[in-house]
Amino acid sequence: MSKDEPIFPISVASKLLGLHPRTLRIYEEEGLIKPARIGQKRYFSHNDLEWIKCLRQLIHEEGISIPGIKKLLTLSPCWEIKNCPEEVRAQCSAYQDRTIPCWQRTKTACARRFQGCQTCEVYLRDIEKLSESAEDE
DNA sequence: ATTCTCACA
DNA sequence: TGTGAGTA
Repeated sequence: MSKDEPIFPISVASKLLGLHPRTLRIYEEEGLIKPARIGQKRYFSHNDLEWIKCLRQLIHEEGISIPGIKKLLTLSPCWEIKNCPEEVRAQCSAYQDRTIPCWQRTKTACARRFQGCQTCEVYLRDIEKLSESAEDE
């Protein structure tokens, strides 16, 4: 039972997260999440849920806007956040093609960003960089 | 029974 | 964000 297996339909995912299904769809539209698609239906993996929890924390407790989060993630690519060694970066499609932010990818090594919420700490740390160097949007 | 998209209170 | 309409 891999943490990446898309097994939760939007109904149970939204219930587990205490969010309106609409909210999840909006997050997807914004490109913050990439639930698997089987036909037209969305399926969320355990990792998706963890990542969404991170988003909720950023949005509510930290008051970061959706655009702000997108900017944050664009400014802090996952290989930097995770301090990926060169060997890993070399085979990471997101690193090879920097034009597409890694958070818009799922089928790469970057997907590991979704594993566990320790990443939240890193993002929270990056928020400080954001506030001092960038201006809001 | 469920989910999807779209439009709007 | 939440709801309802009309589908598939």
